[in-house]
Amino acid sequence: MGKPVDTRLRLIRAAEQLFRVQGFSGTGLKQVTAEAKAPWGSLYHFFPAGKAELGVEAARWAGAYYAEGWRRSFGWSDAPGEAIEQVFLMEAKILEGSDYRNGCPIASTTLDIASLDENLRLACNEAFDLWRAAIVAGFDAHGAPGEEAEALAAFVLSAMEGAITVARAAKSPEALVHTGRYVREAVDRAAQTWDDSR
Amino acid sequence: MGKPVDTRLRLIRAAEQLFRVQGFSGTGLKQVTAEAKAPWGSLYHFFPAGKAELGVEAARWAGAYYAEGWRRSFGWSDAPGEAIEQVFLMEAKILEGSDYRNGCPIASTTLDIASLDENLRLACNEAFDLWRAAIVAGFDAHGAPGEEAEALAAFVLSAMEGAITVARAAKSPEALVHTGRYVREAVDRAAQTWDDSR
DNA sequence: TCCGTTCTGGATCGATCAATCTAGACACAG
DNA sequence: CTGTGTCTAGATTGATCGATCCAGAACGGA
Repeated sequence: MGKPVDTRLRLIRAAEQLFRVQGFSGTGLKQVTAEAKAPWGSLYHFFPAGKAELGVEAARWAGAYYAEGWRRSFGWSDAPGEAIEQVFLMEAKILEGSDYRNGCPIASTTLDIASLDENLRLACNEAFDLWRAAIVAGFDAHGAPGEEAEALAAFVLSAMEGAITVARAAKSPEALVHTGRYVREAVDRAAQTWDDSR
Repeated sequence: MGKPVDTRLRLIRAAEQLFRVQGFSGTGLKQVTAEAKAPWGSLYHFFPAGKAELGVEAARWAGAYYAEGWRRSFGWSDAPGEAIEQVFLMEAKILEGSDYRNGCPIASTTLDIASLDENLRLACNEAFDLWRAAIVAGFDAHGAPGEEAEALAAFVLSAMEGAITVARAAKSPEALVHTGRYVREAVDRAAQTWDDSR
Protein backbone atom coordinates (compact mmCIF):
# COMPACT_ATOMS: atom_id res chain seq x y z
CA MET A 1 0.00 0.00 0.00
CA GLY A 2 3.04 2.26 0.34
CA LYS A 3 3.75 2.51 -3.37
CA PRO A 4 0.22 3.12 -4.73
CA VAL A 5 -0.65 6.00 -2.41
CA ASP A 6 2.74 7.44 -3.16
CA THR A 7 2.19 7.36 -6.90
CA ARG A 8 -1.26 8.87 -6.56
CA LEU A 9 0.08 11.72 -4.45
CA ARG A 10 2.99 12.28 -6.83
CA LEU A 11 0.53 12.64 -9.71
CA ILE A 12 -1.58 15.14 -7.77
CA ARG A 13 1.40 17.21 -6.74
CA ALA A 14 2.90 17.18 -10.23
CA ALA A 15 -0.43 18.31 -11.68
CA GLU A 16 -0.73 21.06 -9.10
CA GLN A 17 2.76 22.35 -9.86
CA LEU A 18 2.20 22.31 -13.63
CA PHE A 19 -1.18 24.04 -13.30
CA ARG A 20 0.57 26.84 -11.44
CA VAL A 21 2.98 27.50 -14.29
CA GLN A 22 0.85 26.94 -17.37
CA GLY A 23 -2.75 26.49 -16.30
CA PHE A 24 -5.11 23.54 -16.56
CA SER A 25 -5.69 23.55 -20.31
CA GLY A 26 -2.04 24.19 -21.05
CA THR A 27 -0.93 21.11 -19.17
CA GLY A 28 -0.89 17.73 -20.89
CA LEU A 29 -1.44 14.50 -19.00
CA LYS A 30 1.70 13.04 -20.51
CA GLN A 31 3.59 15.96 -19.02
CA VAL A 32 2.04 15.22 -15.63
CA THR A 33 3.12 11.57 -15.67
CA ALA A 34 6.61 12.55 -16.80
CA GLU A 35 6.93 15.15 -14.02
CA ALA A 36 5.60 12.69 -11.43
CA LYS A 37 7.79 9.87 -12.78
CA ALA A 38 4.64 7.78 -12.77
CA PRO A 39 3.54 5.24 -15.37
CA TRP A 40 0.85 6.33 -17.78
CA GLY A 41 -1.41 3.47 -16.80
CA SER A 42 -1.45 4.54 -13.16
CA LEU A 43 -3.06 7.84 -14.06
CA TYR A 44 -6.28 6.23 -15.22
CA HIS A 45 -6.05 3.64 -12.46
CA PHE A 46 -6.19 6.32 -9.76
CA PHE A 47 -8.28 8.85 -11.68
CA PRO A 48 -10.72 6.84 -13.82
CA ALA A 49 -12.62 9.97 -14.86
CA GLY A 50 -9.44 11.38 -16.38
CA LYS A 51 -8.14 14.91 -16.43
CA ALA A 52 -11.14 16.50 -14.76
CA GLU A 53 -10.88 14.18 -11.76
CA LEU A 54 -7.15 14.82 -11.47
CA GLY A 55 -7.88 18.55 -11.55
CA VAL A 56 -10.42 18.24 -8.76
CA GLU A 57 -7.96 16.32 -6.59
CA ALA A 58 -5.18 18.81 -7.31
CA ALA A 59 -7.50 21.65 -6.27
CA ARG A 60 -8.42 19.79 -3.09
CA TRP A 61 -4.80 19.16 -2.24
CA ALA A 62 -3.80 22.77 -2.86
CA GLY A 63 -6.80 23.95 -0.87
CA ALA A 64 -5.86 21.99 2.21
CA TYR A 65 -2.13 22.65 1.93
CA TYR A 66 -2.24 26.43 1.60
CA ALA A 67 -5.05 26.79 4.14
CA GLU A 68 -2.53 25.45 6.63
CA GLY A 69 -0.08 28.12 5.42
CA TRP A 70 -2.62 30.87 6.08
CA ARG A 71 -3.25 29.46 9.55
CA ARG A 72 0.44 29.43 10.37
CA SER A 73 0.92 32.96 9.09
CA PHE A 74 -1.24 34.42 11.85
CA GLY A 75 1.36 33.18 14.32
CA TRP A 76 3.98 35.43 12.75
CA SER A 77 2.70 38.52 14.54
CA ASP A 78 0.21 39.59 17.19
CA ALA A 79 -1.07 42.19 14.72
CA PRO A 80 -3.15 40.48 12.00
CA GLY A 81 -2.39 43.25 9.52
CA GLU A 82 1.33 42.75 9.89
CA ALA A 83 0.99 38.98 9.57
CA ILE A 84 -0.97 39.36 6.34
CA GLU A 85 1.50 41.82 4.87
CA GLN A 86 4.20 39.26 5.59
CA VAL A 87 2.26 36.73 3.50
CA PHE A 88 2.31 39.17 0.57
CA LEU A 89 6.05 39.72 0.96
CA MET A 90 6.72 36.00 1.28
CA GLU A 91 4.69 35.38 -1.87
CA ALA A 92 6.81 38.00 -3.61
CA LYS A 93 9.92 36.04 -2.62
CA ILE A 94 8.42 32.80 -3.91
CA LEU A 95 7.62 34.43 -7.25
CA GLU A 96 11.05 35.99 -7.58
CA GLY A 97 12.69 32.69 -6.72
CA SER A 98 10.82 30.88 -9.48
CA ASP A 99 11.29 33.57 -12.14
CA TYR A 100 7.60 34.43 -11.66
CA ARG A 101 6.40 31.02 -12.79
CA ASN A 102 5.09 29.72 -9.47
CA GLY A 103 1.58 31.21 -9.37
CA CYS A 104 -1.67 30.03 -7.86
CA PRO A 105 -2.99 26.72 -9.24
CA ILE A 106 -6.56 27.50 -8.20
CA ALA A 107 -6.64 30.87 -9.96
CA SER A 108 -5.28 29.47 -13.22
CA THR A 109 -7.66 26.51 -13.11
CA THR A 110 -10.56 28.84 -12.37
CA LEU A 111 -9.84 31.10 -15.32
CA ASP A 112 -9.24 28.15 -17.65
CA ILE A 113 -12.10 25.83 -16.97
CA ALA A 114 -14.47 27.00 -14.23
CA SER A 115 -16.95 28.12 -16.87
CA LEU A 116 -16.89 24.79 -18.69
CA ASP A 117 -16.75 22.14 -15.96
CA GLU A 118 -19.00 22.56 -12.95
CA ASN A 119 -17.19 19.99 -10.80
CA LEU A 120 -13.89 21.76 -11.29
CA ARG A 121 -15.47 25.11 -10.56
CA LEU A 122 -16.83 23.76 -7.28
CA ALA A 123 -13.45 22.32 -6.36
CA CYS A 124 -11.77 25.68 -7.02
CA ASN A 125 -14.43 27.47 -5.00
CA GLU A 126 -13.93 25.09 -2.08
CA ALA A 127 -10.20 25.76 -2.13
CA PHE A 128 -10.77 29.53 -2.07
CA ASP A 129 -13.31 29.00 0.69
CA LEU A 130 -10.84 27.04 2.82
CA TRP A 131 -8.36 29.89 2.52
CA ARG A 132 -10.99 32.47 3.28
CA ALA A 133 -12.07 30.47 6.34
CA ALA A 134 -8.48 30.29 7.56
CA ILE A 135 -8.19 34.08 7.31
CA VAL A 136 -11.55 34.52 9.04
CA ALA A 137 -10.33 32.31 11.90
CA GLY A 138 -7.28 34.53 12.25
CA PHE A 139 -9.51 37.59 12.57
CA ASP A 140 -11.89 35.83 14.97
CA ALA A 141 -8.98 35.14 17.27
CA HIS A 142 -8.55 38.91 17.59
CA GLY A 143 -12.20 39.43 18.44
CA ALA A 144 -13.45 40.49 15.02
CA PRO A 145 -17.22 40.47 14.51
CA GLY A 146 -18.19 37.56 12.29
CA GLU A 147 -19.66 39.58 9.45
CA GLU A 148 -16.74 41.96 9.20
CA ALA A 149 -14.27 39.08 9.40
CA GLU A 150 -15.91 37.40 6.40
CA ALA A 151 -15.93 40.53 4.26
CA LEU A 152 -12.39 41.48 5.20
CA ALA A 153 -11.14 37.98 4.45
CA ALA A 154 -12.77 38.03 1.00
CA PHE A 155 -10.97 41.29 0.37
CA VAL A 156 -7.60 39.93 1.56
CA LEU A 157 -7.92 36.82 -0.59
CA SER A 158 -8.99 38.75 -3.69
CA ALA A 159 -6.15 41.25 -3.31
CA MET A 160 -3.62 38.44 -2.91
CA GLU A 161 -4.81 36.55 -5.99
CA GLY A 162 -4.88 39.65 -8.16
CA ALA A 163 -1.49 40.87 -7.00
CA ILE A 164 0.04 37.50 -7.91
CA THR A 165 -1.46 37.75 -11.40
CA VAL A 166 -0.24 41.30 -12.00
CA ALA A 167 3.18 40.52 -10.56
CA ARG A 168 3.59 37.56 -12.89
CA ALA A 169 2.75 39.64 -15.96
CA ALA A 170 5.23 42.31 -14.87
CA LYS A 171 7.88 39.90 -13.58
CA SER A 172 8.13 42.33 -10.68
CA PRO A 173 7.21 42.13 -6.97
CA GLU A 174 5.83 45.66 -6.99
CA ALA A 175 2.15 44.73 -7.21
CA LEU A 176 2.52 42.40 -4.22
CA VAL A 177 4.48 44.94 -2.18
CA HIS A 178 2.09 47.83 -2.80
CA THR A 179 -1.05 45.74 -2.45
CA GLY A 180 0.28 44.14 0.72
CA ARG A 181 0.84 47.53 2.27
CA TYR A 182 -2.67 48.82 1.55
CA VAL A 183 -4.23 45.55 2.69
CA ARG A 184 -2.25 45.76 5.91
CA GLU A 185 -3.50 49.29 6.53
CA ALA A 186 -7.10 48.24 5.92
CA VAL A 187 -6.78 45.30 8.30
CA ASP A 188 -5.03 47.38 10.97
CA ARG A 189 -7.71 50.01 10.78
CA ALA A 190 -10.46 47.43 11.14
CA ALA A 191 -8.63 45.68 13.99
CA GLN A 192 -8.55 48.88 16.03
CA THR A 193 -12.29 48.52 16.60
CA TRP A 194 -12.07 44.90 17.80
CA ASP A 195 -11.93 44.01 21.50
CA ASP A 196 -8.68 42.12 21.49
CA SER A 197 -9.52 39.63 24.26
CA ARG A 198 -6.98 37.10 23.04
CA MET B 1 -10.14 47.79 -47.61
CA GLY B 2 -13.41 47.58 -45.68
CA LYS B 3 -13.62 43.82 -45.61
CA PRO B 4 -10.04 42.87 -44.74
CA VAL B 5 -9.69 45.17 -41.73
CA ASP B 6 -13.10 44.01 -40.63
CA THR B 7 -12.12 40.35 -40.72
CA ARG B 8 -8.90 41.03 -38.85
CA LEU B 9 -10.76 42.90 -36.13
CA ARG B 10 -13.43 40.22 -35.91
CA LEU B 11 -10.73 37.61 -35.33
CA ILE B 12 -9.12 39.70 -32.60
CA ARG B 13 -12.39 40.35 -30.83
CA ALA B 14 -13.51 36.72 -31.10
CA ALA B 15 -10.17 35.61 -29.64
CA GLU B 16 -10.43 38.15 -26.83
CA GLN B 17 -13.93 36.98 -25.93
CA LEU B 18 -12.98 33.30 -25.97
CA PHE B 19 -9.86 33.93 -23.89
CA ARG B 20 -12.07 35.54 -21.26
CA VAL B 21 -14.21 32.44 -20.89
CA GLN B 22 -11.73 29.60 -21.28
CA GLY B 23 -8.24 31.04 -21.32
CA PHE B 24 -5.57 31.13 -24.00
CA SER B 25 -4.59 27.46 -24.01
CA GLY B 26 -8.18 26.32 -23.76
CA THR B 27 -9.16 28.16 -26.93
CA GLY B 28 -8.65 26.52 -30.30
CA LEU B 29 -7.96 28.55 -33.43
CA LYS B 30 -10.73 26.74 -35.25
CA GLN B 31 -13.09 27.94 -32.53
CA VAL B 32 -11.85 31.50 -33.06
CA THR B 33 -12.51 31.43 -36.79
CA ALA B 34 -15.95 29.92 -36.21
CA GLU B 35 -16.85 32.57 -33.64
CA ALA B 36 -15.56 35.34 -35.91
CA LYS B 37 -17.26 33.83 -38.97
CA ALA B 38 -13.93 34.22 -40.70
CA PRO B 39 -12.27 31.80 -43.12
CA TRP B 40 -9.47 29.70 -41.77
CA GLY B 41 -7.03 30.99 -44.36
CA SER B 42 -7.53 34.57 -43.23
CA LEU B 43 -6.19 33.77 -39.79
CA TYR B 44 -2.70 33.04 -41.07
CA HIS B 45 -2.96 35.83 -43.61
CA PHE B 46 -3.43 38.46 -40.89
CA PHE B 47 -1.40 36.71 -38.18
CA PRO B 48 1.45 34.89 -39.95
CA ALA B 49 3.10 33.98 -36.64
CA GLY B 50 -0.02 32.09 -35.62
CA LYS B 51 -1.69 31.79 -32.26
CA ALA B 52 0.94 33.74 -30.33
CA GLU B 53 0.60 36.75 -32.62
CA LEU B 54 -3.19 36.62 -32.37
CA GLY B 55 -2.83 36.52 -28.59
CA VAL B 56 -0.60 39.58 -28.60
CA GLU B 57 -3.07 41.53 -30.73
CA ALA B 58 -6.00 40.45 -28.56
CA ALA B 59 -4.11 41.65 -25.48
CA ARG B 60 -3.34 44.96 -27.17
CA TRP B 61 -6.96 45.45 -28.16
CA ALA B 62 -8.26 44.63 -24.68
CA GLY B 63 -5.60 46.86 -23.16
CA ALA B 64 -6.66 49.91 -25.16
CA TYR B 65 -10.38 49.21 -24.90
CA TYR B 66 -10.62 48.79 -21.14
CA ALA B 67 -8.15 51.60 -20.44
CA GLU B 68 -10.77 53.86 -21.97
CA GLY B 69 -13.32 52.33 -19.61
CA TRP B 70 -11.17 53.16 -16.59
CA ARG B 71 -10.76 56.72 -17.85
CA ARG B 72 -14.49 57.17 -18.25
CA SER B 73 -15.19 55.75 -14.80
CA PHE B 74 -13.49 58.67 -13.08
CA GLY B 75 -16.17 60.88 -14.53
CA TRP B 76 -18.84 58.99 -12.60
CA SER B 77 -18.06 60.82 -9.37
CA ASP B 78 -15.98 63.67 -7.98
CA ALA B 79 -14.73 61.28 -5.31
CA PRO B 80 -12.22 58.84 -6.85
CA GLY B 81 -12.99 56.21 -4.22
CA GLU B 82 -16.66 56.23 -5.10
CA ALA B 83 -15.91 56.04 -8.82
CA ILE B 84 -13.69 53.03 -8.29
CA GLU B 85 -16.22 51.23 -6.13
CA GLN B 86 -18.70 51.76 -8.96
CA VAL B 87 -16.31 49.94 -11.31
CA PHE B 88 -16.30 46.97 -8.94
CA LEU B 89 -20.09 46.95 -8.78
CA MET B 90 -20.42 47.31 -12.54
CA GLU B 91 -18.02 44.41 -13.02
CA ALA B 92 -20.20 42.37 -10.66
CA LYS B 93 -23.18 43.09 -12.90
CA ILE B 94 -21.23 42.06 -15.99
CA LEU B 95 -20.25 38.78 -14.35
CA GLU B 96 -23.77 38.06 -13.17
CA GLY B 97 -25.16 38.84 -16.60
CA SER B 98 -22.82 36.33 -18.27
CA ASP B 99 -23.29 33.57 -15.68
CA TYR B 100 -19.77 34.38 -14.45
CA ARG B 101 -18.10 33.50 -17.73
CA ASN B 102 -17.05 36.96 -18.82
CA GLY B 103 -13.75 37.37 -16.97
CA CYS B 104 -10.55 39.24 -17.79
CA PRO B 105 -8.78 38.10 -20.97
CA ILE B 106 -5.43 39.48 -19.78
CA ALA B 107 -5.52 37.64 -16.46
CA SER B 108 -6.36 34.30 -18.06
CA THR B 109 -3.71 34.74 -20.74
CA THR B 110 -1.16 35.71 -18.11
CA LEU B 111 -1.80 32.63 -15.98
CA ASP B 112 -1.84 30.35 -19.03
CA ILE B 113 1.15 31.37 -21.03
CA ALA B 114 3.09 34.31 -19.57
CA SER B 115 5.70 31.92 -18.23
CA LEU B 116 6.19 30.18 -21.59
CA ASP B 117 6.03 32.97 -24.19
CA GLU B 118 7.88 36.18 -23.48
CA ASN B 119 6.13 38.21 -26.17
CA LEU B 120 2.73 37.33 -24.78
CA ARG B 121 3.89 38.11 -21.26
CA LEU B 122 5.02 41.56 -22.41
CA ALA B 123 1.71 42.16 -24.18
CA CYS B 124 -0.21 41.24 -21.04
CA ASN B 125 2.02 43.46 -18.93
CA GLU B 126 1.47 46.38 -21.30
CA ALA B 127 -2.29 45.94 -21.02
CA PHE B 128 -2.12 45.93 -17.22
CA ASP B 129 0.16 48.96 -17.43
CA LEU B 130 -2.30 50.89 -19.58
CA TRP B 131 -5.02 50.25 -17.03
CA ARG B 132 -2.75 51.19 -14.17
CA ALA B 133 -1.80 54.39 -15.99
CA ALA B 134 -5.46 55.26 -16.51
CA ILE B 135 -6.10 54.87 -12.78
CA VAL B 136 -3.00 56.92 -11.97
CA ALA B 137 -4.28 59.70 -14.24
CA GLY B 138 -7.55 59.69 -12.32
CA PHE B 139 -5.69 60.13 -9.05
CA ASP B 140 -3.40 62.79 -10.51
CA ALA B 141 -6.47 64.82 -11.45
CA HIS B 142 -7.29 65.01 -7.76
CA GLY B 143 -3.82 66.20 -6.82
CA ALA B 144 -2.34 62.90 -5.71
CA PRO B 145 1.45 62.76 -5.35
CA GLY B 146 2.93 60.73 -8.18
CA GLU B 147 4.47 58.00 -6.08
CA GLU B 148 1.35 57.39 -4.02
CA ALA B 149 -0.82 57.42 -7.13
CA GLU B 150 1.30 54.66 -8.68
CA ALA B 151 1.22 52.44 -5.61
CA LEU B 152 -2.47 52.98 -5.01
CA ALA B 153 -3.28 52.21 -8.65
CA ALA B 154 -1.32 48.96 -8.49
CA PHE B 155 -3.38 48.04 -5.44
CA VAL B 156 -6.68 48.92 -7.12
CA LEU B 157 -5.83 46.92 -10.24
CA SER B 158 -4.66 43.88 -8.25
CA ALA B 159 -7.75 43.91 -6.05
CA MET B 160 -10.00 44.12 -9.10
CA GLU B 161 -8.31 41.23 -10.93
CA GLY B 162 -8.33 39.00 -7.88
CA ALA B 163 -11.93 39.77 -6.99
CA ILE B 164 -13.01 38.81 -10.51
CA THR B 165 -11.19 35.48 -10.18
CA VAL B 166 -12.69 34.65 -6.79
CA ALA B 167 -16.15 35.76 -7.89
CA ARG B 168 -16.00 33.50 -10.93
CA ALA B 169 -15.07 30.46 -8.84
CA ALA B 170 -17.91 31.21 -6.43
CA LYS B 171 -20.42 32.30 -9.05
CA SER B 172 -21.20 35.09 -6.63
CA PRO B 173 -20.67 38.87 -6.66
CA GLU B 174 -19.65 38.89 -2.98
CA ALA B 175 -15.90 39.07 -3.54
CA LEU B 176 -16.35 42.07 -5.84
CA VAL B 177 -18.75 43.82 -3.48
CA HIS B 178 -16.61 43.36 -0.36
CA THR B 179 -13.33 44.10 -2.11
CA GLY B 180 -14.81 47.16 -3.77
CA ARG B 181 -15.87 48.54 -0.43
CA TYR B 182 -12.46 48.15 1.20
CA VAL B 183 -10.69 49.54 -1.86
CA ARG B 184 -13.00 52.54 -1.80
CA GLU B 185 -12.19 53.17 1.86
CA ALA B 186 -8.46 52.96 1.17
CA VAL B 187 -8.73 55.39 -1.74
CA ASP B 188 -10.94 57.80 0.18
CA ARG B 189 -8.53 57.79 3.10
CA ALA B 190 -5.58 58.51 0.80
CA ALA B 191 -7.51 61.20 -1.07
CA GLN B 192 -8.12 63.15 2.14
CA THR B 193 -4.45 64.09 2.19
CA TRP B 194 -4.40 65.38 -1.39
CA ASP B 195 -4.78 69.07 -2.20
CA ASP B 196 -7.81 68.86 -4.39
CA SER B 197 -7.05 71.83 -6.66
CA ARG B 198 -9.36 70.59 -9.37
C1' DT C 1 -9.44 45.85 -70.46
C1' DC C 2 -5.54 43.44 -68.08
C1' DC C 3 -2.38 42.63 -64.29
C1' DG C 4 -0.86 42.33 -59.54
C1' DT C 5 -2.04 42.38 -54.86
C1' DT C 6 -4.99 41.16 -51.21
C1' DC C 7 -7.95 38.11 -49.19
C1' DT C 8 -10.77 33.80 -49.04
C1' DG C 9 -11.89 28.88 -48.72
C1' DG C 10 -10.35 24.57 -47.51
C1' DA C 11 -7.52 20.39 -48.01
C1' DT C 12 -3.94 18.57 -45.72
C1' DC C 13 0.03 17.68 -42.62
C1' DG C 14 2.51 15.86 -38.55
C1' DA C 15 2.19 16.33 -33.71
C1' DT C 16 -0.14 15.93 -29.68
C1' DC C 17 -4.30 15.45 -27.09
C1' DA C 18 -7.20 12.64 -23.66
C1' DA C 19 -8.64 8.20 -23.27
C1' DT C 20 -8.90 2.98 -23.88
C1' DC C 21 -7.15 -1.57 -23.68
C1' DT C 22 -4.35 -5.44 -22.51
C1' DA C 23 -0.60 -7.99 -20.61
C1' DG C 24 2.14 -8.76 -16.90
C1' DA C 25 4.44 -7.54 -12.36
C1' DC C 26 3.66 -7.63 -7.58
C1' DA C 27 1.81 -8.34 -2.88
C1' DC C 28 -0.81 -10.90 0.02
C1' DA C 29 -4.37 -14.59 1.53
C1' DG C 30 -5.66 -19.07 1.73
C1' DC D 1 1.94 -23.55 -3.63
C1' DT D 2 -2.21 -21.21 -5.87
C1' DG D 3 -5.48 -17.61 -6.52
C1' DT D 4 -7.02 -12.72 -6.32
C1' DG D 5 -6.94 -8.03 -6.49
C1' DT D 6 -3.90 -3.93 -7.01
C1' DC D 7 -0.76 -1.44 -9.55
C1' DT D 8 2.52 -0.84 -13.49
C1' DA D 9 3.93 -0.43 -18.30
C1' DG D 10 3.14 1.03 -22.63
C1' DA D 11 0.99 0.38 -27.28
C1' DT D 12 -2.78 2.21 -29.55
C1' DT D 13 -6.91 4.89 -30.91
C1' DG D 14 -9.64 8.61 -32.90
C1' DA D 15 -10.04 13.39 -32.34
C1' DT D 16 -8.22 17.73 -32.38
C1' DC D 17 -4.35 20.77 -32.23
C1' DG D 18 -1.56 24.58 -34.67
C1' DA D 19 0.43 25.24 -38.96
C1' DT D 20 1.31 24.93 -44.08
C1' DC D 21 0.01 25.15 -48.72
C1' DC D 22 -2.35 26.42 -52.81
C1' DA D 23 -6.01 27.49 -55.99
C1' DG D 24 -8.95 30.96 -57.07
C1' DA D 25 -12.11 34.92 -55.95
C1' DA D 26 -12.26 39.87 -55.34
C1' DC D 27 -10.42 44.24 -55.71
C1' DG D 28 -7.81 48.37 -57.48
C1' DG D 29 -4.72 50.91 -60.41
C1' DA D 30 -2.86 51.43 -65.00
